[in-house]
This record gives sequence, structure tokens and C-alpha cells, in this order.
Amino acid sequence: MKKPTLVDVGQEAGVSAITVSRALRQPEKVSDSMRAKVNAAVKKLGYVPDVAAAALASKRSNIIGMVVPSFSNNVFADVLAGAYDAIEGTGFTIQIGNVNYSALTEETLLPNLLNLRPVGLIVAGVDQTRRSKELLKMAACPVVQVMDTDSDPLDMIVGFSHSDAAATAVGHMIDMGFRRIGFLGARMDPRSQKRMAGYRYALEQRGLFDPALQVTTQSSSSVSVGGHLLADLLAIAPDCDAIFCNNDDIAVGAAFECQRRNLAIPRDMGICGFNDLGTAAEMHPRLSSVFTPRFEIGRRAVEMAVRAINGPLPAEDRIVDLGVELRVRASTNLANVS
Amino acid sequence: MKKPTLVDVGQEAGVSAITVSRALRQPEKVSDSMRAKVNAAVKKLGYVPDVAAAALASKRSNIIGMVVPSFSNNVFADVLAGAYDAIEGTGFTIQIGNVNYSALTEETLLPNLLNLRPVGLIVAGVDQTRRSKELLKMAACPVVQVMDTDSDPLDMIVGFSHSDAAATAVGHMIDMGFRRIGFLGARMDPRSQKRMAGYRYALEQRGLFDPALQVTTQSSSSVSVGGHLLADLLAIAPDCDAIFCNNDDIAVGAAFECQRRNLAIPRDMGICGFNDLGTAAEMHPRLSSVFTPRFEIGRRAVEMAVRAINGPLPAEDRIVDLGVELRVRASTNLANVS
DNA sequence: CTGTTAGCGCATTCAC
DNA sequence: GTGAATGCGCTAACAG
Repeated sequence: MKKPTLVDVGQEAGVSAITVSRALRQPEKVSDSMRAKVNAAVKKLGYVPDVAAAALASKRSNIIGMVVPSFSNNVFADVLAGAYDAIEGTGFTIQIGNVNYSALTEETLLPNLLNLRPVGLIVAGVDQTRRSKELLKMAACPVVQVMDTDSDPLDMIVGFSHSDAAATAVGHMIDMGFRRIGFLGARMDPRSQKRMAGYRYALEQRGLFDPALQVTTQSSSSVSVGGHLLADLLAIAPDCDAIFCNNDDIAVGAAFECQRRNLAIPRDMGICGFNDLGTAAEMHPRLSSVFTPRFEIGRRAVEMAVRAINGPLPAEDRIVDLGVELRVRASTNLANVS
Repeated sequence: MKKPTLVDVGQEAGVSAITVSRALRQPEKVSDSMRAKVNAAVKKLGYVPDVAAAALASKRSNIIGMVVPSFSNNVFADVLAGAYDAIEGTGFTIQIGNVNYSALTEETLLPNLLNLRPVGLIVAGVDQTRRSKELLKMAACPVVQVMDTDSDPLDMIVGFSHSDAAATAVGHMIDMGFRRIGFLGARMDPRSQKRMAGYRYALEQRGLFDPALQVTTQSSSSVSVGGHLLADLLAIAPDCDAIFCNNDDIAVGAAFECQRRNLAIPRDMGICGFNDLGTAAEMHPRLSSVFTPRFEIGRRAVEMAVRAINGPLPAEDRIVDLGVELRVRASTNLANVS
């Protein structure tokens, strides 16, 4: 009553073990009658291949490794959800490594992941350490970088340009009539830095950039921090008339702070968030935000990795820019205020 | 220049392969001098054990399987974060399965997970299908159920009582003077059902239960849904003076809806959420909520699984009730209003 | 405390 | 299109 092996299935079907193996992995290389017999035997015995033995014999696992900076950040939770959605039915398995936003942790995690002989690797961002990049380049498997298309990929990449997205949002705010637009940011990981760069670029184009209006902290992002950040900004620059926030949590926290201070949104303070995670859109007033295709990024990353397992992708399929969608709502709509 | 094996390390150290294996896995069974030589050779060659070969030979992996209902729900994201935090340095690996809140998906996922020969299993909740429970019982490894202590465990369990938690919160609301307390719930998975039962129990104790005040939907939970749910409740019961919400998203959405309707919180409408995810505490006014120890649940689950790998835990350590913490804020504090 | 022998279950390579 | 032999890298069981 133990687990049936290929040999057991072979005996049941009256063929050799290797034929069973082939019938399962490369059905087209086996005659129809053979395949039918094998399938019947597999079903009858409830045979399930042993992944460890397969990995040992073939020197490759069915694992796609995925390294994420955090679980608690909704952005990566959505990417993960997309990835798990896409992995279904492929026969591959996702192995997650959590690096807590630390490039150094990533460096120690990668060798472990590589030791699993993954057939594909998905990593967040393009800002690995040099050593990490070397490891990824040496990895004998396709590598997909996700979230970020602001740099050239090691191998493949899917995401959007954080700087462009931020520049678009800030450009919109300028168009709406805001002139003293601040930047509120927490954690300030590489992608946040790029968003801040996009913010700066958009303002510089119009001669409106003022470095004093950028308020950031290294502590991790939260609604609560958003409130504090706005308080800090207002202490420095009471004439600030709008804020571009590095993410929605901060935007929401800043909006609450406005309510506490009786600052009317958008009349006294325009607000635009980033990611469009849900809460911002439901506030009163509703907050504008930049929607980012997180779930889709996860999906596509897995798809690209799986495709690339059977040979490298053509150059034009190796870089996928999914773009973003600026969602304008009441919080930046100065026109309707008077 | 290929990966060194145990044999290579053995040659380098002048011992047999098996001694190296032992020195690495059971250092105490090897003499000091031997261990030193082996460790030096391991370091020199950069030896890393092959997990596939180890799993095949020993019939057990280093994998702890974990099945979660969702990534996007912050609650499970925190549990995952805790689990990954605790796994560090144990030498074990977490393999996640996402079942999208579907007991049937869980049933098909479990055999795949079991095929990995996990040394431990962590599953969300106690409401598996009968077939899933059978699989879990047959699994030759410790099983930890998480989140929920409202039923007896299959093996081990860590979490809190959802019904008690809800009853406590609603009891508090009654004490504060609310009398027509509604229930707002989405998704209504088994744990949500238990919270609703606790809500009902608390009200029945005081003769205040009115079934018409329970408004739920099967659609998944979001801030937006919270607003709609409150609108529905108010249409049915305009005299409703407070709401206990199945989670914080709904509470926040309902609070926004109050703002849109110019209902003062808590004077016109008391609000209490569940989980205390952050946003609720920062709103204006701040929302009361029931804090749940999600991260700690993840940590403890891994710890229990790891401990149990070396033999079953004593009965008193197999059930861990971490409790919850009612966090009273302005949204239920009728006393300070008048 | 250390070494020898013998597989774990599968996939690769080569025959037929 | 199918099969036989061989070994992946490691550990269990036993021997010394």
C-alpha cells in the first residue's frame, strides 16, 4: 500500500518503466495504444511522479523561484496572486523567498534558491547587488525581473516605468492648476526613488521644482506615516497646495491629516496616490491615484518564464511594458471646486 | 567546475562521504577533529547539499507546506510574513499553496503538496472538507491549523476564537450604549460565520438581537463593498445606531459612507472593525477594532511544526490560543460625545 | 565514532 | 517506437 512507482505502473500496463515515463512527459513520442494503456494504469494505481527523484535524475526541478521584498505590501501580494494564478496547470511550482526589502538578504537567499535547480527565476526590481546579478546571470535558467522597466533587463523584464508613471501623474496635477506640489515618500526603495525622480522631472520641466517640498523617511510605509509626513511638509512649506504620494497608504494617511486640520481636498490640498489599492478610491472625497497592473505583472512573469524554459524568447518579447493608468478623481480636480 | 558533492568534500577532508553527511546533519555524533576537518573542506569547496538527492534518499524533504486562502487578504499576508520570519535558520523551507478561499481547490492542492513529502503542514482554518481532513490525518507529518481555535484540532492548532472575539467587541458596544447594532459582512468564509455567531450571541444575551440587522454578501470584501453594505442596512433599518463589521475594510468603507451621508461617528453611527489593519486606526474619527495577532500566528505555527518534527508535542502545547485585543477608539466611544 | 553496502525513483544514453 | 543499463547525490542500515 505504498506509493506506486514507474515500475509498478509499467507492470500494470505491461510495458517498461521508461515507456511510462515517456508517455507521461512526451506523449507525442509514444504510440497511441501505448499511451492509452499507460494512462489507464496510471489512473488505476493513482500514480503520482516523485518530484525529488525527477529532479535528481534530470538535474532540474519543476520549481520557479520567486523573490519578493515583502508579503505585507499589497503590491507584491497582488503580484504573487497573479503568479500563482498563472502557474496553475503548467506543472511547475513556485518557491517564494522573502527578502524583506534587503538587497543583502537577497544575496544570501539566491544561492539557496539556485540550489533548488529552478527552471525559472522571478525577481522583484532591477536593483540587485552586483553579486546577486552575477548569480542570476550564471543561473542556468530564464530570469524575469518584475515591476520595473526603468533599466535594461538581465534577461527578461515585465512591469512599467516608475519614473514615467510619476511624471505623468505630476504633470496632470500641474495641468489642473497646482503649483506647489510636494512629494511624500516612505521606505524609499529603488522604485520609490524612481518615482521621486519622475516627480522632480515633471516639475523641473515647468520650472516648479523645489527640493524643500520633498519629504521622505526610511521607515516603512503606512497610513499613519502618511499623516506624519504631511505634517512635516506643512511645517516646512505651509504654502504647499498639493502632494504627490509615493503610494496609496501615504495618500490616505495624508488625506486623514487634512481632515483633522480642516484642509479641504482638493481646494486647500490636492492629493494623488500611487498603485490605486482600493481605499483611496472610496474615500470622501475620492483620491486620484495611478493604477499599476500588479496582478497582470505576476501573471506575465510566470508566462514568460514558462515560455522561456523551452528556449529563449525573441528579443521583442523579452521586455514587456504594461504601463499604468492614471485615475483622476475628486482629489485633484480643482476645476469643479471654484 | 561543477557542484561539489559529498564525495568531493570527503576526499578533500580525507574521510568518507557518509562521515561528511553526518558531520553536517548530526554534528554531535562525530568527533571534534573530524567535524573541524569536514567544515573546513565544506567551506573550501563551497559545498551545498543537494536537496533533491537528500529528499529522495531519506524519503523526506525539508519542506513545510502551507496552504493559505489568499495572498491579497492582508490577514494572510501577515501570517505568511510571520511564518517566513520563523522559518529562517531552521533549514526548512516553506512551500505555499494558494486555494483562493475554495475548499475544493484545497482538496486538489493537498495531494500535490503531500507529494512533496513535507515534514510539516500548516493549513488555514479548521473547516476543511472531509476528504481534505482524511488526507491531513494520513499525512505522515505534523499538521498545524491556524487562525481558528473554535474547533478541536486535527493535530495542533494556533489562533484565537473568532466567536469570542466578536462577542467581546459587540459586548463592548452594548456597554457603550448602542442598542440597534447591525452586522456587516462580506465573503462570509467559515471564520466570518463564526464572528457573526459571536455577534449574535452577545446581542441575544441582552435581548437585543434582530436578524434583520445582519447584512452580508458572498462577494469578496473591500472598502467599496463596506459602503454598499451600510447603504443596504440603512435601507432596511434606518434606526440602526451602530455596526460591527466583519473586517476593517468593511468598517472603513462604511465609515466613508457615513461621511457621505453626514452621519456623525459615533453619535449617529457607532463602528467597530475587525483585525485592526492600520487604516481604521488613522481615520478621522479613529475606528475601534479587534486586533488579531496574525504575524504571531504565522511564527508560532512554524515553531510548532518544527518542534513536532522531532516527535509529537505534549497535549498542552498542541492548542495555542493567542487571544485578541479589543482596541477601543473614538468610533465606539459614545460617552465623549453628547 | 567511522566506513561499507545498497538502494531511493527517475531520466539519460544508447541499443534494438 | 520501445527497452536495458547506468547513475544522479544522498542517506539507512548495518558492520567494524
